[in-house]
Amino acid sequence: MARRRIHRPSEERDEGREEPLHTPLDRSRIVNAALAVLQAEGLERISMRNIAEHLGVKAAALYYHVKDKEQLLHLLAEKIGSETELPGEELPWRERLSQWAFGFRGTLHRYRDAAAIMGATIAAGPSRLDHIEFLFRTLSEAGFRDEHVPWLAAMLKNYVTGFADEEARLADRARREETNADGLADAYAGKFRALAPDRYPHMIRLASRTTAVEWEREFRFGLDVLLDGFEAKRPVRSD
Amino acid sequence: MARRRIHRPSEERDEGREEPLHTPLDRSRIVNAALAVLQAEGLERISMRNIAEHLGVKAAALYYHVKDKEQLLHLLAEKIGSETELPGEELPWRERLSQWAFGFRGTLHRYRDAAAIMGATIAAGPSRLDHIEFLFRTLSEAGFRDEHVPWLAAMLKNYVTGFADEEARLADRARREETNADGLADAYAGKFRALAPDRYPHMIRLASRTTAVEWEREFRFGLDVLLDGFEAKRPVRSD
DNA sequence: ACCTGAACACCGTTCAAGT
DNA sequence: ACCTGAACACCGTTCAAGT
Repeated sequence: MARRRIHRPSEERDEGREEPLHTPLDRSRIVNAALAVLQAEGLERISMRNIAEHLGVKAAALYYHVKDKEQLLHLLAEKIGSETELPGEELPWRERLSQWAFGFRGTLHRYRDAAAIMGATIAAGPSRLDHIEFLFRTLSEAGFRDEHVPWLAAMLKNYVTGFADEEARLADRARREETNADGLADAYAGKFRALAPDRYPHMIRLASRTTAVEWEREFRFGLDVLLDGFEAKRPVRSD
Repeated sequence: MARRRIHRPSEERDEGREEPLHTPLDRSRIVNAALAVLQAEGLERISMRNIAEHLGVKAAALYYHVKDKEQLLHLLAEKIGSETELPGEELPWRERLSQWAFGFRGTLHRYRDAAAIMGATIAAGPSRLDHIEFLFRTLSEAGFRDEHVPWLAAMLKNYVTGFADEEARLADRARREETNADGLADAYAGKFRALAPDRYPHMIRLASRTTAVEWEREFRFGLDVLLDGFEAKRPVRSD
C-alpha cells in the first residue's frame, strides 16, 4: 500500500523549497505549520491530522513533540501574541492604552480567527504576560487604585478581542456566502426592514447604521467611550 | 441484534415520566433535550448523536426536524435568550441598562456555556431581537445620537457576554481540575508569584487581586465604568 | 530518539430503504 | 410522514512496533 518512506539524505522534490530538505519535526515547525493552516483554511480546519499532513507526517507523530491539541493552541496564541509591539513609556496613559488597543487589534487581524484562539486560551506564555504587565503598569502609573487595575485591564483586553472576534465572524460569513462586506450589509438591511414595524421600530429606523461596516470609526469610538469611563474612576492626582 | 421498536400505544417503562409516553419528535423536544445535555454535560458534549441518544432515537432522525447543527444552536440560543425579562420603561436609562445587564448575565448563568453559544450565533429569533430593540429604544430615548446607538448597544452586550464567558471558563477549569474557585485562585496566585520579579513586578504585586474572584463587585464596577463612558457621549438635554 | 500502523471512541451529514 | 441502517469523510488520542 503506502510506499515505505526512506530516510534519505538526498533531496526528493523541489516543490516546497521554503523548508531546507527534510527538516526533522520540532515544536516550532509544528506551530508554523499550524499558523499556515490557520491563515489558509481557518480555525475549524486546524486539526492534528490536517497539520500533520501539511508537514508530510502522520498525526501521531505530533504527539511526540506536543502534549495535545490544547497545548498546540496555546503555543499558537503565544506566537500570535508575540507579534504586537508594546507602546513606549513616554506617552500619556490614555495614548498608551489607545495605541496598545490598535496594535493588538492589528495583530488579531493578521491571522484568521486569531481573536477566537486568544479567547479560547488563557495567557501563560511570556509574550502574553508581557501584554498584561504592560496594561497593569500603565494603569498603575496613571494612578488607578490597585483594586481596579486588573479589572480595567480585563475590560480593555475584552473590548479589543470581542471587537476583533465580531469582525472575524462577519468576514467568515462573507466568505461563506461569497459576497463582500457591503453585500452582507445590504442583505441584513433587507432583513431588518422586513421586521414587524410595531415591534421593532428602532431596529428598523437604525437598520442602515447597524449593518454598515465602519469598523475603524466604531472601534475608535468604543475605545474612547471605554477610556472616558476609565478616566471617571481615576483618583485626582497632582501630576 | 437491536430489538425492533414497536410503535405501541401501551406504556413501556415508567422511568422518565416527564415525557408523556413516546411523544413523537419535534423541534421543541429536540431543543429541550439539547438544553438538558448542555446543562448536564456542557457545550462540547452537545452532539447530534448524543442528543439523539437522549431522545431514544438515531442521529439521522434529527435531520428530519432540524436543518443542521448550526440551526439547532440558533434555536438553543433563542430559547435561552427568551428567558431574560426586559426592565420596565419607568426607570431612568442608566438603571434600565444596568438592570438589563444583570438580568442577561443571570440568564447566561443559568445554562452552562450559555455565553459561548450566544457568542457563536447571531441574533435572528424574536426573543433576541427584542433585546436589541430594547437596547436601541432605551439609548434612543436617553438622547444618544442615532449613529452611536448601535455601537453602544453592541458594547454593552459584548461586555456582558464577555464577562459571563470568562466566568464560565473559570468554572469549567475548576470542574476539570476538581477544585473550587478559591483553589484555582490559590493556584494562580502561586504561579504569578513565581514569575520573574524584574519582568513582571506589577503582576506580582497585584497577584492576589487578579486571581481573587469577586465576580459581583467586578461586574458592577465594569458596568459602572462603561455607563460612565456612555454618559460622556450623551448630548446635553433639557429633560 | 523519532516516527508509523492500527486501533478506539468519537464527530456531522446524507440517503436509500423501511414502516 | 417519520425514522433507521449504513455509509462517507472526518475528528483526538494512545500505544505497540519499527528504524
